[in-house]
Amino acid sequence: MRFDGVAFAREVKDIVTRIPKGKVLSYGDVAWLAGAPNHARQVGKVLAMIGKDSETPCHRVVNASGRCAPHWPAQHQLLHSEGVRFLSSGAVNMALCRWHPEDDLI
DNA sequence: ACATTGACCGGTT
DNA sequence: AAACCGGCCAATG
Repeated sequence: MRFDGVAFAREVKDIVTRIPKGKVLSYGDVAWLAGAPNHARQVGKVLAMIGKDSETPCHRVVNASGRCAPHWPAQHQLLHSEGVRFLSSGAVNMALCRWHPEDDLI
């Protein structure tokens, strides 16, 4: 089955849009939720295409260690103003702020 | 068909 | 903490 970039991009957008304020997901998490494990890099590509000015809150996506996008330092401030907690290392406190979708059903 | 490039990930020095 | 490494995979030249 060939990779469908369009459907994938749609999934990614849907998922990212659902991330609650004050929570974050990693690229790998988004890929997994989109039904495409091991496609973290493609998630980054989609977000790059979307752009930070769109409806989609791309700033709620960081890498697995909680670091912000390399070329987008302002992401840190955006998240901080939403209440996301950071570690002294400057990375997001993933243990605290990682979004678990199933939590919203309870 | 082959090489390089990433908003990546996990593990090992 | 930081550098390094191998794995990953669509996109691009």
